[in-house]
Amino acid sequence: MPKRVRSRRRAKRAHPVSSTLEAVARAARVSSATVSRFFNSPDLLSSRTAERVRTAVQKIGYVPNLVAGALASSRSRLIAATIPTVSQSIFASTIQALTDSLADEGYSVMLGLTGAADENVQRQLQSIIGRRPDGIILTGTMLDPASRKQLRATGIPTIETWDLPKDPIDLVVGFSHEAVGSAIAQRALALGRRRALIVSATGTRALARRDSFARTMLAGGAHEPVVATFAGPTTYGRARRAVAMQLDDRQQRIDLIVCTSDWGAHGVLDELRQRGIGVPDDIAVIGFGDLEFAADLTPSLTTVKIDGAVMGKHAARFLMQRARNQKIEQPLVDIGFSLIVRESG
Amino acid sequence: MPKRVRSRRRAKRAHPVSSTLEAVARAARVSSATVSRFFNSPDLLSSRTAERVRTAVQKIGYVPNLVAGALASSRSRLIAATIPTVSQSIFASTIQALTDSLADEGYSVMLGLTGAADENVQRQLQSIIGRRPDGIILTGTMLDPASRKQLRATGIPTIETWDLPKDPIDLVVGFSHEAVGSAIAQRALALGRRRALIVSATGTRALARRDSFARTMLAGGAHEPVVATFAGPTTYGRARRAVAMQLDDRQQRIDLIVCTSDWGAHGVLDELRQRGIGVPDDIAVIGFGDLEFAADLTPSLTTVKIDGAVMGKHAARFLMQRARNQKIEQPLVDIGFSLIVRESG
DNA sequence: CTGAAAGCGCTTACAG
DNA sequence: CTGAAAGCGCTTACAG
Repeated sequence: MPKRVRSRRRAKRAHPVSSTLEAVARAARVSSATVSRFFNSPDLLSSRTAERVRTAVQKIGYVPNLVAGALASSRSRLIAATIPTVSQSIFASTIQALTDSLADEGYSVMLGLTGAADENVQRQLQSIIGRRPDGIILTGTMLDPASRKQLRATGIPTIETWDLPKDPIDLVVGFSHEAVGSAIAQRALALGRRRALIVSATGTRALARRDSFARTMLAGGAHEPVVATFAGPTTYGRARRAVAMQLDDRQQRIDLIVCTSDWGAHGVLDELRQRGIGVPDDIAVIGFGDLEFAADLTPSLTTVKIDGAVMGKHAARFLMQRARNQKIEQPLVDIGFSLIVRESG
Repeated sequence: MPKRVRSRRRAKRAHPVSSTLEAVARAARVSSATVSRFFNSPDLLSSRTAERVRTAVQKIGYVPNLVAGALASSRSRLIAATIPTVSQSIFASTIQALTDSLADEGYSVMLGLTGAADENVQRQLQSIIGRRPDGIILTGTMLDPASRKQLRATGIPTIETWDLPKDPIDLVVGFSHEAVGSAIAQRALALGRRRALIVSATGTRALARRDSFARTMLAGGAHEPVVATFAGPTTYGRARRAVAMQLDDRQQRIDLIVCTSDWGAHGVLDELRQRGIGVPDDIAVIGFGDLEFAADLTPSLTTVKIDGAVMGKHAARFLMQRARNQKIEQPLVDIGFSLIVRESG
């Protein structure tokens, strides 16, 4: 009679267990260590052994449990990325490039949507840290000092993107919004425009561009720009209505409209056209983002191009360097931007 | 002299270990089971004990390791969602709603970008299953039969969205693209339009709408629609150029342009305006999506509204029901759609 | 209400 | 090149 082993009953899995390393090992008549090596360091195995394992894996349809692997190895192969929103997001290309680059290395990306309101940053941060990701990508920067401190304390590689914070948490891949604002103003001044309206969202970075634009205009001898600011992203409709209101309201002439997004600029162009206002003759229009449609608009849109994909790739590279314990010489990358001059301004 | 305990050296963690349950337990002078209960079933604890644990957690700054928790409990609190792309994505609202709903329940969403090419579905599926998520959200459906089979075999709750597959993998939240195509055609016929151009992407669902539209038009006595199809999403620029080519090419008159996305319809409107073609008098235009700008265009855009957020919420509900082992009476939800009639058609 | 302890499915330092 | 076994940090059935 076989010895009765006391075996604890555990709750049934919510879903059927796919098989384990152990099962594959039995089928291949090797140890589970060998099966593990088959997946993680295949060149340690003789080709005969590898072949046997491969066969067993295939027969069983085994898919390694990365959760267990992460716990055992302290490497989750998970990257957490936070973006404000997925809709109409100028950050999409960064996430896309990041995801693509990392997929090749076996990493997955977990997306955290921070939303407009920053109320639940703290909770969200907990749920990110709780997953013990191998890296954290922030869009913009995390402003709450307590959160910054906690992040730094975890030691998880953290990359702030789309900005150049003065006191970085860790790594940075971004560009200067101040420089963008001032570049736009310089273009405006070169065109001889002195009466600007700037249509801006209230995000930190949009405001940085707005203020720098205004400063440079003033310094260049232009009038103080009129400002139309509203909460939330600069959408086609919001910008269009904001401009309509301004044009209805004001007696003062305007010869330039700067928008904190191409979507907004698009709405502005349509509003101006409907009012029979010539672009750029009466009013020049400059956007931000160089989105897909910018070149195809009538008139084509002068705007600022940000290479979001390049940011994503730099971020992925940083992460891989950290994963390999390589020293990072230059922990801050400024990818710059380019002013794309087209018909509208 | 203390007994020398043989302790195995393990590789150093890539990043500093945040503290463990055990450390909190020591600080609070309770067992680690109690600390675990503090987080997972707080009402099992006396308020005195809970208070002591709370203090210790705070002092230490402890954040539970969800990876270890997932392994021990077989519940990852992770939901995997796949979408073709994050840029210009009509699916964004679904993901947003899904993420928001699930965050409240402590779930995180892992995003898989499938891209246009379906080459690496298999690899992607492995990396999803490997994480042992508590649910999988597919945008559209997974076409590869082997993948469908594997998915079903895992027993992980799987939700196909944005479509109504005939032979679902598991759960479904979507609507009928055939019905959309035919509803658009009915509107066109009611307007007396008989010579349609349809600008379509090559995605499965866009094609389903396109074909159903064509069928209904024919059945209604209209001419066979002219078709302009191109790979990739229907962007402003692509649709605009496609229409420009058609209008240059053809002698035959067209009195309606149907677009598989509002972005495309937007491009079409601009192209028609530039050519001095009246909308809807000369040519009516109908889009798809009812995106943010549709109502604000000039003329405002007639289009089909899909409530992506409702889909996301249904999906979240399904997932929670499965998590609680509740029976799901109706595993397929058709959320329908609405034709929004505005000026353009 | 609380604790001791087995077990989740892997990885990897050690030893051969 | 391969295996035995400790350990990753939790959860939870059992026993009180």
